[in-house]
Amino acid sequence: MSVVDAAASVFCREGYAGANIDLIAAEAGVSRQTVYNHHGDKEKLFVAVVRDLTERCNAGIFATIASFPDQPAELEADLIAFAVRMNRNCICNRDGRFLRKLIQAEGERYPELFAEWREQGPGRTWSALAARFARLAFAGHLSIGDPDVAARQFLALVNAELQITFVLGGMPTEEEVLRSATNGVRTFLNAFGRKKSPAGKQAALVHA
Amino acid sequence: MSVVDAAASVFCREGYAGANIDLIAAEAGVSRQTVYNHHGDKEKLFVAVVRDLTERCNAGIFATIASFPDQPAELEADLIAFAVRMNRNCICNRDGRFLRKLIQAEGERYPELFAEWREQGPGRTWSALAARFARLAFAGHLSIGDPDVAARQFLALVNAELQITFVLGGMPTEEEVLRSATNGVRTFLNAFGRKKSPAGKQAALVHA
DNA sequence: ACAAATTTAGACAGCCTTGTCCAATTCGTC
DNA sequence: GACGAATTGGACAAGGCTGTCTAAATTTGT
Repeated sequence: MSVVDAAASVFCREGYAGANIDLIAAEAGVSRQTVYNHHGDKEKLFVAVVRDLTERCNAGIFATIASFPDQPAELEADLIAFAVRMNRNCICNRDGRFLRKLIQAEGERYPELFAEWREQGPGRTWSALAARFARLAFAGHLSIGDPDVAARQFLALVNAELQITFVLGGMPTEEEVLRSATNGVRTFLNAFGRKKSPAGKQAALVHA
Repeated sequence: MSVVDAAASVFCREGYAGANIDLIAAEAGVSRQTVYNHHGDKEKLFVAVVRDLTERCNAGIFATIASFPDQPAELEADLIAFAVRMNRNCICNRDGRFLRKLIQAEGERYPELFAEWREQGPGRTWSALAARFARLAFAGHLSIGDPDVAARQFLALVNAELQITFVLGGMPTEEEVLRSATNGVRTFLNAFGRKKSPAGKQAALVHA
């Protein structure tokens, strides 16, 4: 494990103040001196960790958004699959959980560092996702008032059942991710979908 | 300011390891010795803080759920008002933000302490809220598959636009809370509401 | 195989924090 | 006003952590 990876792990587990360099060095399998040689001091190391996580998370998010279903064969199934990818590869994975925790714990202490993340991460994520939803609406697959609102609500819905796991820093199972995505997408389509068969208006939700 | 209140503030701002007793004592306007006299040591003080916050938050949440609109005159307006109360009095206020931050930062280090919170807080909250939604559905005001899923999705939707503020520990303005609640409730009712006038199927969302 | 660069272990000073002790002072109550 | 309880400020030891330094060992490039 690289030094930054070990540092990310320890900073997340112990908090900035509680993390000590000896532990990071041990976890990385190097000597303490090497940590100082590479990164100068604790604060610089922390900044390097956050930049690394931010970069990897953003890359993952945009790669996933690129797989958004523009010409959906099965809209519901495609959106569920997209939501699962988003959660699996961006929100619930190691980098996503670590970055979220570091932002929440230390965000107020490093405003400029996390402002940078906020602009390049969530800001652009929501825009990009909103554009995809607008395209679906334009093509007649959805009936959306404000694409930005729809994008935020989509993310909120497909994560609705995972919040309690996130708040404790846990990793939801594959099954929980799928269930939350399925229930979320069905509600999303009930609200924004073009009703194809007015008869089956309320599909039964996956059992909770 | 009482010692526990000052301690809550400092623990949240600096993290458990970064909080020092001198600062807490200064912020509370007492001497360090008094802090030790009252609470024994740092860990006991931390536990007292979390218990205090948990108790107050739960009380606020259940008081707010008691104001859920069972016989709604105007379903949309009543649900929006309820969502605003929930956010104002439970999620966004001082206690709510502090408790959330402490759980996220230190939850893994005190499993038993926060398991207690989880059972008595979110667990009971969701049950109680689901029961209220089930009652609305039974009375014919909503068309709901699984009340538990609906309750979680309701909370997710009315908070959808506040996530970014929460993640940075900020306090959303009254206007942001209202807008998020309005957009969330409208989408919720589009998905779960009994369509009264099939013509006006899509109410325009508040501008984002 | 050799030279340069990197890594390592350990010691070290300086600083901060926790928790205790104690004498002096203030406060609440009768 | 007087007495007991609580609070205060300060000193203190013990321990932990950061960041530096050095000499030896190891790796790397050629």
